[in-house]
This record gives sequence, structure tokens and C-alpha cells, in this order.
Amino acid sequence: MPKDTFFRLPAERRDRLVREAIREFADRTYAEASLSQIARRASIPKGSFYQYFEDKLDLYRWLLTDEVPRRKRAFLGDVDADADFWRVLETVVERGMAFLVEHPELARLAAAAADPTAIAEVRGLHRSICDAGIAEIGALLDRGQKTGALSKSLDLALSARLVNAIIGRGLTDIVLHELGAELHEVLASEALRKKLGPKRRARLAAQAVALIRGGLDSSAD
Amino acid sequence: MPKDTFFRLPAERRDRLVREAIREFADRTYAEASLSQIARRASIPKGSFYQYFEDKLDLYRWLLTDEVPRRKRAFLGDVDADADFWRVLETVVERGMAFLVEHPELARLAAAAADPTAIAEVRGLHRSICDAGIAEIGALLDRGQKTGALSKSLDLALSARLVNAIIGRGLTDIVLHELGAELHEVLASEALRKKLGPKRRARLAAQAVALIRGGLDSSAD
DNA sequence: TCGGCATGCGACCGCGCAGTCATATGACCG
DNA sequence: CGGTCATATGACTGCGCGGTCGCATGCCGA
Repeated sequence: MPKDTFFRLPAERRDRLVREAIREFADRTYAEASLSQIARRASIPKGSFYQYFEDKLDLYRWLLTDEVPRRKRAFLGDVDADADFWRVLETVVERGMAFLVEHPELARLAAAAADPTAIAEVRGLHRSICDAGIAEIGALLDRGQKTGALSKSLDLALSARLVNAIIGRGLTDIVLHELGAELHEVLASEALRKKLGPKRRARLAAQAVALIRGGLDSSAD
Repeated sequence: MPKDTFFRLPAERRDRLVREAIREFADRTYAEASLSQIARRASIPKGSFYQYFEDKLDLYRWLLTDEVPRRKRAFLGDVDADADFWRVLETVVERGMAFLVEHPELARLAAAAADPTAIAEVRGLHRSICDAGIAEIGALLDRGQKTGALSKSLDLALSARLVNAIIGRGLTDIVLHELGAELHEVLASEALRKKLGPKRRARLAAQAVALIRGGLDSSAD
């Protein structure tokens, strides 16, 4: 946890630090990310940084477990759990894509956090975030099964993980391919981000959900 | 490309270098991976290393574009393109999982190569490898559509990317969850790898393909 | 025997890093 | 005013890195 001093900081100074920290941890792996660089960019002497956080990991942990989830919740809001299951899933997927274009720096931070070669604690952080996401999908599928939208014979744990792969990695891949760019570039170019407006997102979400729903088999014809 | 000297090296010395290079690039990001460490472990002076390769990137590029694909092809062999589409897909998925447990160091190397924060050329290497994989899946789906196994209305490009996400990230995630371990640990423990024998792999592959085939909708009941 | 050439080798350079520490500053209190 | 306490600061330490360089070694043909 940050030290008390951090929370007593003038908002402007604190924000500068947080902004540059997100930028650095989005641009590089945890191990490669440089405190010196963050401090330099935020115009905060390195000595001062250590008044605010124990060390690099302390800052990273706070970002991933506190600050980013706060911002994500603020963006995503709540999902209407009572709506039709497939409608809800489409919305979730569309909102996920919206997050990608509206907060590319956070999306990139999350992507960088997936580094499988990171030290144990960082992998643990990432895993617990992923598991929370999978649990949410699992809960959604569970409701879907109870309301009869989903086949009764589904293995929910397995399905949740596959759906997670689809709407996580799969859709990111598709979005980036649609835009013909890397996450990297999407972050840098507002023009690129504007190309993925609500209508296009809705279309992609509908296509993806249709595939999840009906599969690839020709019997669906 | 490696220098000629590298190919003239005594096999034992060359193998030691390659083995330790794979180990290092599997354990750390490209940027974090240390030539000094590779050289130390392989008992090859750093000065000698530069007789064999131009630099770190030269070694990495050769590993990813030459050595690893060679080993992968040797393991996977050819797919029987004439068999029933769904049978082929199941086989592909099962072989993919087998590769994970039989060559965890290469699987880990590939996972580490996915680092989205790497320098441009490394991202390019990874992307071209991924694109080749997606193209293969696309070709498979195309045959499936022509033989009538797949719905005619499918968007093949999109489907290929989603299927890729499922049988790549998704299945890896599921396998690791089944084993209750990280790729990291699977590499280290033969006992763990033995837990994912052919029968269990076949069962998982069948489940995954069933989901891809029929989707989650209850109308499949 | 000798000379030249491919190769082996490890000390060395300059760099940037995480983290520390001694000192400076300035607000508040009695 | 003097003293105390939270905070600010940047020079510094020790480290490992990628890459270089100059010298050592040993093989091969003349």
C-alpha cells in the first residue's frame, strides 16, 4: 500500500505521478518499467517517490488492484442483469470493446500485466484479476443456464474460460485487425480510435455473440 | 542470420548454446533476457558468442523463425486433410495440447514472445508467426465450408481469429487450470505433465470442439 | 619451420537501473 | 523565537547489462 504521505499529496502532483506510472507500466513489462523514468516524466525526484511508495512493486500493486479497477468500474457501470441473456452478453462484449478505444492506456496496462515471465507476485496479481473476470462470466453463464438460454449440458467452468478467451484475446485481436493496427498505435492515434465507433462495435459484438451462441456447424443454416 | 562460424561449431557446443538460449528466452521477455546469462550457462564466453551471432536480436530471430518452427513441425507432423472436418479439428487441438506438455519450453518461449511491449521487430516476428497460424486455421475452415461441414454464412476471417483464440489462449488456460499450475510449473514438473495424458487431452479437445461446433445455445439440446 | 587466418576468450566500457541517505526546507507549536 | 516533525531532494552505491577489443591459441598449407 502507498504510504500516508501519498494520499496527502496535492492532487496535481499525485495525478502526474499516477498518469506517468500508468504510461510507463503500459509501455513496458513490470520488470522493464523504470521508476527513474516515471519520476523524471512526472517531474518528481526519485527520493520523493520513496516517500509515497515502499518500492516499485508497491506502486504496481496499488495501480492494478485499486486504481485501475476503480477507473474500469467507473467506465463500465453496472450490467442490467435482468435483460435477455444474449442481449446482456452482447452489451458486455460491446462495452469491452468500447473500453479498448476509450481507455487504450488501461487496456495496454492490462495486456502488459499478462506477461507470463514476470515475477511470482506480479503473475499472482494478474491471475487474480483474470480469475475475477472468469468468475463474472461464469456467473453470467450460470444465470443464462437457469433462465433456459443456455444448454443444460454445458460444463460451465470450461465454457466460462472459452468465452473469456473469445471476448478477451479473440475480440482484441479482431478489433486490432479491423483497425489494421497494434494496441500501441491505437493508443497513439485518436483518428484510429474513432474508426471503431458504437455502430461498428455493435456489429462486431453481434457477430461474435452469434458465433458463441450457434457455433460454426452448418446445421445452424 | 547466424554467422557461418556458428554452423561450423561442434554440435555439442552449438546444442548447449541453443538449449540455454531457449531456456533464457522462455524464462524472460526478449528485453529482459540476458546474453550474459545464456553464455554463462552454456559455458561459452561472451566474446565467442559474438563470433556466432550479430547480436541478441540475431539469435532471437533465428530461434523464432528457424529453430522453433523446425522443432514444431517435427513434433506435429502433417495433418490428414482428407479426414472429416470436425475430426481434423479435434486432432489439431489435441496435438496442440500435446505440444504444450511435451515441449513446455517451446510453448513458454512462444508465450513470452507474445509480449506486446516488445520492440517493433520482435512484435513483428510474433505477429507473422500468429498470422501464419491464423491463416492455417482459415484454410482449414475454408475446406470445412467447402465440404459442407461449416455454415455457409460464416465470416471466415473473423471465425478463424475466434477459433484461434479458443484453441490458443483458451485451451492453454483450461489445460493449466485443469493441472492447477502455471506454464512455469508445468515446465518444471514431469509429474504434472504426465497428468495430461492422451486420454485426458482427447476428452478436452472433444469438449472444446463441441463448443466451437454447436455453440452455447439451448436449442442444441 | 613459419606465417596467416579462423576462432577463443575475458577484461573492459558506458549505461541505466532500484533503492538509500544525508541534508535542506518549511509549517506548526509553545 | 527555537524546536520538532513531515516532507523534499538529488548525489550516490552497487549491480548487471549489451557490446567491444586486443591478445591468445591452434590449425593448415608452403
